Amino acid sequence: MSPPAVRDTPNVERFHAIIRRVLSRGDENPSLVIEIACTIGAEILDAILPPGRDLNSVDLARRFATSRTPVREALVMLEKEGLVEIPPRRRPRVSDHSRAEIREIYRVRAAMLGLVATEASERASADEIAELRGIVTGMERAAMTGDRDGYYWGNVRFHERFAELSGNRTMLRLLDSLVLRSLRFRRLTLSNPERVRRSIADHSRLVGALEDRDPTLASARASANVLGALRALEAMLDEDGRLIPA
Amino acid sequence: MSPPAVRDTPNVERFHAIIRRVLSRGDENPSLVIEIACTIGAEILDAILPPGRDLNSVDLARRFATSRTPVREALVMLEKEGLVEIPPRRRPRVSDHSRAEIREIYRVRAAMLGLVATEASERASADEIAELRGIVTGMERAAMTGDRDGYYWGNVRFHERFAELSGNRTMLRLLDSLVLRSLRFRRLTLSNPERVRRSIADHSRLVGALEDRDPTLASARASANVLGALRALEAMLDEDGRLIPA
DNA sequence: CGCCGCCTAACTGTCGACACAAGGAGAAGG
DNA sequence: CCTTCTCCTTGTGTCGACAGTTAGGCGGCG
Repeated sequence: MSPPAVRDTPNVERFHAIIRRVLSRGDENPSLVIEIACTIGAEILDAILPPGRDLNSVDLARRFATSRTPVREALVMLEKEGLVEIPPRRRPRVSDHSRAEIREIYRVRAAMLGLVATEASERASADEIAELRGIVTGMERAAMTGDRDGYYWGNVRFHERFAELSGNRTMLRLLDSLVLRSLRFRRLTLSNPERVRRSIADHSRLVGALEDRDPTLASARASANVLGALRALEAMLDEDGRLIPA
Repeated sequence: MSPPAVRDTPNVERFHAIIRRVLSRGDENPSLVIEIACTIGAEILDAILPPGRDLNSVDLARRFATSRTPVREALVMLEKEGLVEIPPRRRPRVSDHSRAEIREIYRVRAAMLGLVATEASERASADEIAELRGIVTGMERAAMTGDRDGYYWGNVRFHERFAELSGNRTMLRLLDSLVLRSLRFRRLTLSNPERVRRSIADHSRLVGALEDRDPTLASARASANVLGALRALEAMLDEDGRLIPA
């Protein structure tokens, strides 16, 4: 039941698992549509399918050896999650986000994580907080040894666990949905060692506020955390959301 | 282009318009699927289709004189908006919300409206704030003359306008989605005159904070507003989210 | 040489059909 | 009289087909 070791799992598979959680809300649902959606979605997150890439249902149906019906449904699902655009009567394509949209996503996420922190600092058990502390420690270790993927997935895992602490499943679902939209970009900030150091410090302080059971402080730190990531990201993107060649 | 007078438009049509806005993100999309989804969704919100009601695609296809394919897609859309449940290999049905879920929805909404208020008190023009003030005045008038529908739709309109003020389209979309989930219940609190009076006062104070350009106060009031509505609602529902016969 | 409109190939939205699954009625048994 | 098994109806998930629409190459025209 325990997740496989970080470095043994390829990224696509990890993305696959995350999307599956978002799309099939809890129930173990080995549906063909979900499977197709997860596979395509994971490839989008992993940048195997770049923004703008054509996703016509004929090719995809051939690829998955099914008819177009399940493919279409999968694409509709991914559209709802913001990974795909389906203009009427035109070919679906991998979606793109402008810088403004990215800012919006991060701001909403900041507000919601503030609420999570408030509720978590009242509800979370000592064990759960200790687990968060452990994840942060792991992130520090990964950062020091230059293990970027380790750091990245530690970060993802931290936020997964943290969001669960609110005990609010509606919020969890919305946050997961926002995460899907931002996951493609988070990786970018990894190349900035200064940013990574600050991020780890922020995470550590957030856990500290939880340990002190201080809702106000925890909320402020959770928000500041996300907004810091946004600032780092904005410094790397032009108006269209494209990477500025440093 | 101005919306038709409140009392001339039946509720189903108004619900229809709201759902259409949520489902077809902005683009004028006269799609068959969207049309079916809006019609079914509006009937769910208007309680013509009660929670648990069978939504099998054969009957619906007959009713809309189409095949099952577009009906299925419409149901999938409504499931994403929380109005419909589609258990695998079983008949879709109108979804039900437990009291716990309702609480979750309102709490998330409260947090997000707090952010909206913060951004709105910095970005909104005087005209936009004046419009909100006008809507509140209309709500007062409706409440005094016992015009429940007038008050209800004034309330809805207030939150629509207010949410737009954040200038954050991602947030607007999420809020709309949450509104769809709560719209079925909001009506319940209308029967409590004391609650209506308090709600109007809260709305008025929120607009006051915007007029004063006080982000902190506006944020707190926007959240308190929603949480007040939640308290009123919880007093009327049992654990399963069913109405307590007063 | 570049622009515009036509023409074809390819794709989308929708349809009816089919195999398999679920649920209820009725028979068989306790 | 209630439970369990079986059969049959009804509905789901998926498929291949078809009409209508779109993209973009090709030739005609300026």
